[in-house]
Amino acid sequence: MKLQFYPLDITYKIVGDEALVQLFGRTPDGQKVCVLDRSLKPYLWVAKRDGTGFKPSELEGIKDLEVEDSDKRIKATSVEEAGLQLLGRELHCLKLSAALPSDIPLLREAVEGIRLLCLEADIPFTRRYLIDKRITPMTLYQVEGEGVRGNLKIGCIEASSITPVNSDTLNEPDIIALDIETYTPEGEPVNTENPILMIGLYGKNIRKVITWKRFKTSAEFIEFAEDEAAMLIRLKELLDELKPDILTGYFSDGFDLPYIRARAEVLKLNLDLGIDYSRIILKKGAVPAAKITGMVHIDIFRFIRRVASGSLETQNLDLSSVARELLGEGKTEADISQLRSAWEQGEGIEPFCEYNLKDAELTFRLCSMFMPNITELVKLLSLTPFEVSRMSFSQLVEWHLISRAREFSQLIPNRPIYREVSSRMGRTYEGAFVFQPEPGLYKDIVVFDFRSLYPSIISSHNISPDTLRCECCKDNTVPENSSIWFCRKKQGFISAVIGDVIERRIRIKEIIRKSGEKQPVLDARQNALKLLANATYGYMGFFGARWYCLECAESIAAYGRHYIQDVIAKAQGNGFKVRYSDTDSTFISLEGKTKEQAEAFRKDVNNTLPELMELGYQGFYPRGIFVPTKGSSYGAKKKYALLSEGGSIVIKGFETVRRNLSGIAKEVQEEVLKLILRENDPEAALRYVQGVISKLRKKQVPVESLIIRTQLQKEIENYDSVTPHVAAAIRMKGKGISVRPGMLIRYVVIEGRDRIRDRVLLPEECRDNYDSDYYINNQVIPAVEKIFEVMGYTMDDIMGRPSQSTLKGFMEGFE
DNA sequence: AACGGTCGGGG
DNA sequence: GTGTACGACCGTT
Repeated sequence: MKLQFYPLDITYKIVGDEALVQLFGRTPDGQKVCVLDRSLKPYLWVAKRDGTGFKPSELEGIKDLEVEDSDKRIKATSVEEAGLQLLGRELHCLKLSAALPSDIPLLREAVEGIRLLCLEADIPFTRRYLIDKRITPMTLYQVEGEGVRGNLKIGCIEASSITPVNSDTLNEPDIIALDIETYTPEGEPVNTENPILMIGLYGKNIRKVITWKRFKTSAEFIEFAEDEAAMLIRLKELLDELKPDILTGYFSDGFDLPYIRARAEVLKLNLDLGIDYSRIILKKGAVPAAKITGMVHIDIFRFIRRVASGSLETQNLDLSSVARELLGEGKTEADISQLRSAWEQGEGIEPFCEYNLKDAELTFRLCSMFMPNITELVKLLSLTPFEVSRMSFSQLVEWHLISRAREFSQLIPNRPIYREVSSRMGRTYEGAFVFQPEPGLYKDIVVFDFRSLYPSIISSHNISPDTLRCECCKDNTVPENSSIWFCRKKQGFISAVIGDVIERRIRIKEIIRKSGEKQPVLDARQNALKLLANATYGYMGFFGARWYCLECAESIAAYGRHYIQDVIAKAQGNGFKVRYSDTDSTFISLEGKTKEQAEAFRKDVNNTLPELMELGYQGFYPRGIFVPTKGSSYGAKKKYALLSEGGSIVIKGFETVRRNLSGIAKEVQEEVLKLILRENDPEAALRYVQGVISKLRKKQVPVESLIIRTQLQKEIENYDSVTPHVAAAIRMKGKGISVRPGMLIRYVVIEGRDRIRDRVLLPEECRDNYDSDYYINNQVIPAVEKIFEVMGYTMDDIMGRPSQSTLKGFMEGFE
């Protein structure tokens, strides 16, 4: 028989004396299928330490190598010769195949026991299968084979061939999000004792909350079960019936799925959610993960934290904060700590059902939002969405390299041993160049930046562990270091792969640009490529990397400094004034020259650069301000504000986003920057601040603007000193509000002569007895002091005190 | 400052 | 499962 399917997940099991791979997937019309394949045999590579070929006697010795394992003897089932490269060295290799994946670590031990190099013995079998067989999950394959009984919930076919159909991708997988609420006593819920009270499910075809305390309701999304056990059985029925491609949750690796599994055990339920009738599998190790065979479980929190958190504003990655930022919508207002008493009283449960469903909905929407990115990474790495969605940047880069290694005849280097990791951790090198700005207000600033600086350097200069210190190009040394050089003749592995990534990304961006409209799938694709390209530099300097190469990382940074400093020198030589520069960007003020002249300068620079490198135009800013650092007159690095041509203010490094600054301080800082940059009116800014100070004194500022937010890091009892936010937490507890670590504590400082901690009130307790002087001196003034210093104003000027110095003629010179 | 330990997310 | 994290932030010395 024949069929077409998109593989989604993979496992293997031992049948007789061989490994049987099970590929789980779905057909284009949504039927679930399992495809069996027994054609891949586990293997590893052996080489002599000097890389030379094996003599006949040595070959015999390896063929006869046997390992005793409890009751059986293990030996290689076949031996083949091949020539491969390891980090630039040619090695004559032997491929030793074995019957079972678990034989491989044993063979490795034996091989290393006779002092031979052993490679690729630590590649998990299912990953090896996907990469070696070139089976890319989520893309379409044609299978030919025989229908067999597989003891599964779905049909099964033993494949004689699996061939790609085209590049058709499963772009809209069927996703269901799951969220549970538990009975939570003081502290944390304990899964052996506290029951699950409700389960929310949200997908295209399901919006449901199952719970087991009956109450009167007209809400159609609520379904009642007899008890907790019946609720879990109902969950299984629904998942069996709906068979989603993807099951998602928020921190479901660490909470929801382990909890469901534990409850099923306590209740002695056979909760066989897996397509092979297996239960939820908890993967042990440093990072626990929960797997349901045949159903792709994605803990979207983990993907967001590892891959997207860097580009998020919010520091907190709880569902509410992330959803608010990405979806513009927070959780349903409900104090979940009150669920327990509502449950006990059997009253007021419905709002918690709504809350539960909302959480599932937000999780569903987040997963849907990131699915294109996950899919693109799946296609680039040729691994399953389950695995890709749980990988850190360094793992993504590494598995991308692994998936392309054989194409370049490269052996995969072994993971570093502990001793090696320790020694790597101690090695540092010089990073990027940051130009110390002169504090001041400047006009007509043009910002240029290198497009993908580090990736383009890696590609242009052929920086790769296998091109380092070749015999042929000793003169091709890197900037500032005559002991490091890279080959000009032989293409390096990593530099080739990254060059490919850059070129593919350029092509995709070109297609998007030409289409003139939004292309979400192509955009996810170029984003995935950008992520891999940008993470490669960090990967080579990362102590745990297989392709670790500190000289590479060091050289990339050195070339980066070289190129940016070259731009700075040329700009100065051309009569521009360089105001600031950081890593890959340069801020120059026109100094009477025109934008066209700046553009001509940029073109000149580009004519001198290697092909893939490009100095881009980032923007023009009519005004910009650089402030001094605390306690010195030097300009602060990475802290400035710019006025864009459109009139918006771009703020970098200022406190406006810090949450432990009150709203009034943030507001004042932003407004002052606006008045100075947009209105070009520092005196108005001064008057504005003086007005706010006066309002604070007259208690005309609403309490809402005075709230200071600090996160409670641990249990109250565990703090040795009572800081203001701890004092506030104690007050909350005293009022019966449950307080737990991680909560954002909100408080206001009131008048008095005591220590601050004794003058803390909760926002709702405070009317107008707040401490004006505290807010003036500790919040508002520090937020704007440095900005005014640039304008030539002193503290006295801000406070409206008779002053020794006035405006220093700064503005006259500026205009 | 250097070091070592814990935490994150969930309820 | 042919393997497994990691960086930020805390408190202590």
